[in-house]
Amino acid sequence: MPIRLHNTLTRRVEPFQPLHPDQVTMYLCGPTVYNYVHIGNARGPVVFDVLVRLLRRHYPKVVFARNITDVDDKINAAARNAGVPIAEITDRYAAAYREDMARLGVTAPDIEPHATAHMPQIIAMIERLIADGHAYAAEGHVLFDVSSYAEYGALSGRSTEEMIAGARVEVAPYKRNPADFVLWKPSSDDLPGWDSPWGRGRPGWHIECSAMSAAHLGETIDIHAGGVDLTFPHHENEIAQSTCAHGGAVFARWWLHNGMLTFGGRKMSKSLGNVLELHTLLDQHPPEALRLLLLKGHYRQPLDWTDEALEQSVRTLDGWYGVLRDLADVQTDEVVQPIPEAIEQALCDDLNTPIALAELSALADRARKAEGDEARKAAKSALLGAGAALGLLLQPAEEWFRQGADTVDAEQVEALIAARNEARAGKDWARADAIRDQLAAMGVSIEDGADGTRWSMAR
RNA sequence: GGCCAGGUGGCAGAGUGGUUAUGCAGCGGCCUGCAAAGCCGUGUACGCCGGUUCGAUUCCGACCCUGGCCUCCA
Repeated sequence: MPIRLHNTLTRRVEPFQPLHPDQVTMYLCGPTVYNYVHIGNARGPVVFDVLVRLLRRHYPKVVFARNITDVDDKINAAARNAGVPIAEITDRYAAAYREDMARLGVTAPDIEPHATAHMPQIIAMIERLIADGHAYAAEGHVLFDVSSYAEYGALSGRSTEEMIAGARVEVAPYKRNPADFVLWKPSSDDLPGWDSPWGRGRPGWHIECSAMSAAHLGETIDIHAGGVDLTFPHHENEIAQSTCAHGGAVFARWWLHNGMLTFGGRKMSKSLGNVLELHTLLDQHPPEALRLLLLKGHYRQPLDWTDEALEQSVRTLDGWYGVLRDLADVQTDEVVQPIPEAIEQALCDDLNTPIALAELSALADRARKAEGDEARKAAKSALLGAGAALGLLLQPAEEWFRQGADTVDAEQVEALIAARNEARAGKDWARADAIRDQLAAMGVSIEDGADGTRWSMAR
């Protein structure tokens, strides 16, 4: 089944073909590690994690890189404010990022390049740009000369003229053209810096992705992904730099952009102050519900984050895990379940996760109603396979229902349930209900079934 | 102002020129000591105004509204 993906370069959904038939190279813009990330920052990593899982099923080799930006003025400011060395800030938040992503079920990238580990490549790329007349040094800075690249603006769909006309950028006196952007800038002694032909300094933001992408994935990669807010100027600048530094070779063949997560109707962003930190949400809610919510909308559409939507996601998972709990006695064969056709088809269609989730619901329905060993086994396998494609339903059902159960004494709960069932046997309904209330006060909810009473943590 | 998305039932959110997803919530019933879960049933929604069409939520045009980018940003 061919994979079709929307390419920002053409603004259309196109059949995906990697440059080399057996290998896919993909780069995702990662975080600048100066603080905890918010849930909006997790949308790209989650949806593109689903894409990477899909690609791995279709191609023998997928090389997926997600960088860490560990040189940046915000990092410098954070270190100064905290009175600690820069590396302490970057190490701390890079580690927090990895942990947060893991908790969201995002598989680790094959390569996680750090900007500070690629200074020779960055400097070499800048030198080449200067040598070929695409960049110029001025007052300790090196700037990319936008006028040297005719295609500038092609990705974001804007002309150089209109960018200059509408430029709100502060036009530095050393710029030849207002749209020119910084490749290298000087560092004072108190700032991190590297020796270069232009003096001690540090790279501009855009050049690192170009250099790291080329270093690890080659001059031409298949997919470059990121948030739609990076389209301009970040990705536009990356294209200009990379193309010019590589003699005109295509930089990225597919550009994928995820829509913004909004909160209160506005883009969630630190500058607006309407952020929900990911690590806080992960502590307060089931991580899987966060992941599900991020996949409920199509990745290119905006998605509004609300408490209600989160609550709905929890309930949806309650339903699915409820089915799996009822099928706990069924052993499935494979460790990795095959992916049901309908799910694969939905994901191949430009990563249509809402359709995939609708199919998953249908599979859950079928699994709930399946009768007979073979049918139950097949249905469970299909449901788990569907979940795996989306990075969902990967924990034991009991675990899902017992989240937060470390606050209660399981033995005590069992004892109370036994006492209640004794009361029920004696038709002492008052006592039975009193015990149920007691359990409820502990945060435990119970269900009487044909096979006895089972409990879970109340929502 | 320029460029780009989008406005779908109570909420979330797909999709389609005609048979109208899915989830959550709600309502009625069954089951249950009562609950819960489950089961059965239940909702003709597509911003506004024109146009094209036998027929438009889906195509075209105008309008209104919302959001994103144009500066750091996933």
